[in-house]
This record gives sequence, structure tokens and C-alpha cells, in this order.
Amino acid sequence: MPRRKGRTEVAVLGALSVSPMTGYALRNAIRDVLGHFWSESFGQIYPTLNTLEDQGHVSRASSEAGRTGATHFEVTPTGLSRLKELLGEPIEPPRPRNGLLLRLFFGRHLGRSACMSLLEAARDEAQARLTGFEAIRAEMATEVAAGLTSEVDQTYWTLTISAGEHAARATIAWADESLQTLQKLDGEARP
Amino acid sequence: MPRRKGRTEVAVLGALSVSPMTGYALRNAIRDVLGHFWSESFGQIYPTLNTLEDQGHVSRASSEAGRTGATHFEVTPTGLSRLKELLGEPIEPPRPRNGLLLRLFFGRHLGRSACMSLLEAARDEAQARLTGFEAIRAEMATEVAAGLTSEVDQTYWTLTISAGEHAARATIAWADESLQTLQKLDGEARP
DNA sequence: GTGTGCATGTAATGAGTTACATGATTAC
DNA sequence: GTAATCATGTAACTCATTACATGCACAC
Repeated sequence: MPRRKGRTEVAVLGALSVSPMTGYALRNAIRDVLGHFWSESFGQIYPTLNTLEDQGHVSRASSEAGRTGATHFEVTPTGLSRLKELLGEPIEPPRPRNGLLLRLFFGRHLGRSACMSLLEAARDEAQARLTGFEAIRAEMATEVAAGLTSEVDQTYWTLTISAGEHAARATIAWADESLQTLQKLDGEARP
Repeated sequence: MPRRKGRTEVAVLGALSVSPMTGYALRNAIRDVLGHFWSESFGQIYPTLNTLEDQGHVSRASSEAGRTGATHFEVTPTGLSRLKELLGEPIEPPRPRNGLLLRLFFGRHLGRSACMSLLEAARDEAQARLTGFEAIRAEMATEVAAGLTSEVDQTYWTLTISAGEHAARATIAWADESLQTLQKLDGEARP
């Protein structure tokens, strides 16, 4: 019985504050909308919803729209204050665990060409992410035009996309630079 | 009884491959040298060392140098192949969990000024990291000059520092840009 | 009628951290 | 002598993922 420490609650309450939905839709929304900076595993969402319901922070509003039998969850007023409270809490620093950098650090053991493959993969991945962000920007623009999203929300959401773009471009530049560095490394040793 | 999945083993074998040392020194080395992209909790290191010893990948070479009673661990030949094997395994993608971006995404609930404080803190932190990397570069240069570190190792290690620098600069640029965006946000609403 | 996707959960497992517990050694 | 640091471990706990289990509804 895992005790949730608030992080999952923020994602759930926040997502529901944008729009009420079922647990299933919630999982998809978190994956699709918050996916580039947040993830929740499937088995977290329903238990968290139940906990939140017990605390009166969300309530079930069964089947207004959508299929019969599906329960749409919505945030209650106390749930909204809880969200604001959680958002105000200090950010706990993530413990870094970058598998790519760990491999490169011990690159002497891994070998030059394997390291270069890793760098190329990282660069391509970052490039793909960059392309994905363009699509998200376009999609958001249409939603704002249609009145589905407020401009204030758009501003905040764009900040997170921009963060992803900056990070991706930095990765690309670093990878290209590093590939050049390793290219030169051959100079002295092995045939 | 946690089953280790290889990630801790890479860090431990890798660090010991650079230089044999005690478990205690190992913990410090991982914190100080790999710290900007990797972390191991204290309670992981000793159990992992014992597992690795059982498998013959590391051995105890007691008290050649240093204090009496302290056991220096060193990598065995099979440990070295094990390290190479582990380094060659696919990188498991980290599940993103960025507390800062989660807060900014729901910035409408958190409030403009709180968001700006978070951004300023992130920028300052990135700036501090950038300064730290300079120090690491300088220190490494003296180690190479003293013959303690090979130039090949230096090349690989520098790649990881460079990654940190690129990421930090990207964070600074993004935070400054975002602060300007939020500055303008005031335009219409609240007094 | 049947497969695909919607919808809701539980159980087992694992990874990793924190806190606890203990003692030896060196610096002052 | 005593405080700080070196040194080695264990136990409990938390957080989170994966796999399992189940059933309905809608499109074809």
C-alpha cells in the first residue's frame, strides 16, 4: 500500500482542474500532454483517485457525456486549494541518473565507435523531440483560436514546451560537438 | 532485499576501474566525480560490493595504503569484462519527472510571481552549476599535467562536463526568456 | 459475432532512500 | 580526552512499475 507523497496528486488534480474526465482519459492526458516532462504509471492513477475521493478533493460525476458506466472525476473546491497548496511546496531536487553520460564517462572501456553511436542516437532523438514540439505548438494555437484554451494557460503551457526545445537544441549541439571530438581521438592509437 | 539491476554495478565497477578504494571512498568518489549526472544512495554501495565480491568481480585487497582495517576493493579481470558488458547494454530511458515544469504548467493556479521566483531560482542554480564546471575543468587539467589521468580518459570525462555546461546554459537562456514572457503577462488583469 | 479500444482496478515485485546502529582512527 | 571523520553495514519504508484480471461498448 504505497503512501503517495503528493507528486502524483499534483498531476492528477492539475489535469482534472483543466477538464473533468475518467481515470482512463486521465492516464492518456498525462501521457500525451504532460508526457515530455512528467510521467505517471498506470497503477498510480486509480489508487490516487480513490485516495483523493476519500479526502473529498475529487468527486465522481457519473456519465454526463461519454459512454454509460464511465465515471468522470472532477475537482472539488477543497481539491483546488489542495492543488494550490501542493504547487507551493518546495521542489524536491531529482537525483540525477543519466545513463548516457555514465556510459560516456567510462567510454575508454566501451570504445570509441560505440560511444559515437550512442551520441548519434541521442542527437536523433533530440531532433525528433524538437519536431514533436512544433506539432504541439501548432495544435495549441488551434485550441486557443477555438476558445478551448485561455491565453493565460497557453502562456504557461508554452513555457514548458520552450524548456523542452531549449534542452533538445542543447543536446543536439552537444552531441555534434562531442562527435567531432571523438572523431579526432583516433589520431594516435589503434589501426 | 533489493535486487540490483546493473545500474549501480556500472557505477561501482567503473569507479573502481579508475582506482581501487574503500567503500567509503567509493561513495565520495561517486558523489564528487559522477555527481552531476549520477547518484548512488549510501545503502546501495555496500550491498552491491558484497554481491560483486560473491560473483568474483571485485576483490578485497586489505590495507595496502590508508588506515589499518580499511578494505580497498579492486576490480578483477572478470569484473572488467562484466563492466564492458554492462556498458554495452541498452540505455533505459529515464521516466521524466520535472517538478519545476509541472508547477509552471499549472502556473495559473500557482500565480505569476511564484512562478517567476521558481524561474529565478532555476536560473541561479544553473549559473552556479556552470561555475562549478569551470572548477572541475581546471582540476582535471592539473591531474592530466601531473600524469594522474590519461588524455583519453580526459576526453571522455570532458564530454560529460560539456553536457552539463550545454544543459546549464540552455536552462539559463530559457529561464531568462520565460521571465520576460511572464513579465508581460500582467498587461490586462489584476491591479 | 467478434475484435478493438474504453474503463477500472489489484498483486507482486523491485528499486532506491533514510534512518539506524556501531566502532575505529586521527587531529586537536 | 573528545570531536570529527573514516568505515561498514542493516532494516524499514516509500515510491513506483509491471503484470495480471475483468468486463463493457461500439464499430465492422
